[in-house]
Amino acid sequence: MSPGAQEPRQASRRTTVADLARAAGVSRSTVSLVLRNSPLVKRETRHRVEEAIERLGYVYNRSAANLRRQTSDMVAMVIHDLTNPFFAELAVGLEEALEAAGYVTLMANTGEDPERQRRVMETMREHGAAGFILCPALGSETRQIAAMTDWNAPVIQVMRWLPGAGLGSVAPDYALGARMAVERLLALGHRRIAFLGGRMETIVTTERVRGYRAALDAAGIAADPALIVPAQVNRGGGVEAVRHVLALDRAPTAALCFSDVVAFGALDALVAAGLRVSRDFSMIGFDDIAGARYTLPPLTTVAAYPKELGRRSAAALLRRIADPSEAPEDEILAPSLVVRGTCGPVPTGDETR
Amino acid sequence: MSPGAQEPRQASRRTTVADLARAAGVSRSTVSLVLRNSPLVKRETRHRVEEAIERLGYVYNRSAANLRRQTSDMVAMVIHDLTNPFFAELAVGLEEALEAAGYVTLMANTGEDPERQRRVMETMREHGAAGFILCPALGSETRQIAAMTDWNAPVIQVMRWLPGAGLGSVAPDYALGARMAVERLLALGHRRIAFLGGRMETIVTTERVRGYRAALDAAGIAADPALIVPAQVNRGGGVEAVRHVLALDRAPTAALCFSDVVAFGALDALVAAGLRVSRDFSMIGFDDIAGARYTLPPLTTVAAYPKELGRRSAAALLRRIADPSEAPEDEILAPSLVVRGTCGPVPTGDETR
DNA sequence: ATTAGGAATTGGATCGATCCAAATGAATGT
DNA sequence: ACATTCATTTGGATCGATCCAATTCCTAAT
Repeated sequence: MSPGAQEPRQASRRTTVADLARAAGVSRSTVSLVLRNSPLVKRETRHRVEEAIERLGYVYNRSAANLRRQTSDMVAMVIHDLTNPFFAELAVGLEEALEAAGYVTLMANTGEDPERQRRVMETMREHGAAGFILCPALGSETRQIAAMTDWNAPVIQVMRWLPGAGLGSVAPDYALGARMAVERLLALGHRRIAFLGGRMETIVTTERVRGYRAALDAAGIAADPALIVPAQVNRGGGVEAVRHVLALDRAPTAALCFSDVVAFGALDALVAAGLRVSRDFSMIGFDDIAGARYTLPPLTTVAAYPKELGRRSAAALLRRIADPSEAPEDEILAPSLVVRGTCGPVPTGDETR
Repeated sequence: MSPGAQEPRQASRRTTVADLARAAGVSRSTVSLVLRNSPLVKRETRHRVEEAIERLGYVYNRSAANLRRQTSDMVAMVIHDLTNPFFAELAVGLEEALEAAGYVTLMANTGEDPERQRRVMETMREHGAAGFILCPALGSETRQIAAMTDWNAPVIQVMRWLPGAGLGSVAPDYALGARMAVERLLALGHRRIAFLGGRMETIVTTERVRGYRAALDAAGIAADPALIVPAQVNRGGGVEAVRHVLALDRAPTAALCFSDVVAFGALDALVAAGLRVSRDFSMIGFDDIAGARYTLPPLTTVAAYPKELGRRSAAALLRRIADPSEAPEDEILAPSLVVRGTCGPVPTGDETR
């Protein structure tokens, strides 16, 4: 408020329970009971108060109520990259579930910056967030995140997690998803199968690679380290990774990509190299984001159901808020393989090369 | 807190300024001054208090402070579809700018549901949001949104706006963007140019169509209503719209799409129809989302800079919060045409058909 | 008419931090 | 020694709603 400025509308302070009490001819306590829908108030008194609320244009002050009641109806959602369509879906599912439960969502995007992450979480703590949904930024220190256990507010990690932080988590079974995908490729006769994209310093990548390896092991195939090609988690990374493996002495005939977005780039690069997807080279993505069904041919991929993940993590958090004595759990969701058009039998003459 | 549950850690209440005061041997007032970095406190006293803060693990209570100071450091962001990559970018730019200014972001996704929108905005009001960033859901009632003018908190509409709501807005100049795109197509010799996708009940569509028409008008070409083909704002809509116009007696040779996502589908449909993009048919998108540079060929499109829009709307809102007497403004950002590979000269023999 | 018992209502203290006017302390000048 | 000035510090009231124990109001029973 600048000193000279005139408030055009209402110079007066906001309407409070005291004003309502005066207007309805009851005490503040009674007004408060009405606001909280207590059955103790007589029907007629309730009506008088409600009429006053309407007439004075009263707005309930949740902060004041929360202060007195020593509660909070705010949940913090700290995500490292909301522009990733997968996380956007997750955020929407999360917010929806929280809203339905009567909570509001404090949101922050950290952009993979641990320092910013620390700062926003601290701020949200000062705001009295009842709980935290965290998708930790790369390079988060386990010690620092683990310290949140005595913040007196539960924390659920989604998608990514810090091993040994002692907090709960909700995530898809990455290893299982990767394994399912590779098994499908094996069943089609492929023997030289690449893993494209991802960063080995993230647990999401190592888990997917673990599943990839497990499937090969089970089939009695030795994983060729040259076929595991980390790359940026975007379209460009897919392009590069495909170029790289196609230049190999013994090029693969199929690939599991770290994510759908990587697969998009990988498909582009295959086409650019003159290969026919599914006939000459099989490809499987991961995530099943909205665009996956629109590639040419439509992308076979591992669905991870981001919206459902959001809902589950909300549910897990609310459980912990309701009963803080409950021990943190790691919830692991089974993914499923969505078969579309990017996989075919191994090209003839290729099985043996 | 369930009745039987034992608090394992600290059964005691949280640390307050009073505790700090006792521990540091000063008054609550002095502690408060330290917390707010007042220059009034003697260096040595400040150190004593800071030491107590550290030792007792004190956490500042922003809600209590805001209550007393009659201020708020929360801003509400109400968006109709966060899973749209364009809005996700916008949200990130917004949150980033708000965080930098010391605000936290209350987020809600309405999923195009005006009733949910009304509900969440009411809740955020009760939380004392200092201002609102609103991307109104389809079917929002102007009257209801306009009523927010006496909520005592500024509102900025982004991307979409309700004409005559009397609130501020920040949006790209859709008409100009469309006009620029069509002018480019005209310069390449195209005369039959379609507008594909969008919903005529949204202002975003009508504005883009307005620009499309203006460009044709200026070139002395009568807009053919048959070439304006509304369709769903997703990939499928693009597919349908292209199929529709290709079946026309006198098919167009070029098209401006409502959005990049629609253009993605449109490109798919062109390829499926055996047409070569740019040689046989020219295509321009709108938005310049991340995927636009990765189509084959890369999509020529109108860039609307969502992140910048987010930043600008944050700035506009903060200005209004700082000085509520300032009149609401409509900020219109100039878009720019990003020329990539989907446009070429009109196919020979086609100029005259 | 009186009273027990439940229904309905209430005043004052409280949550945690800040405001404000007033008090204290230290340092300077005469 | 005393007044004056400036630098620090402080107690009590306050923001808006809720808790709690206590009170008042009813109604039905004796």
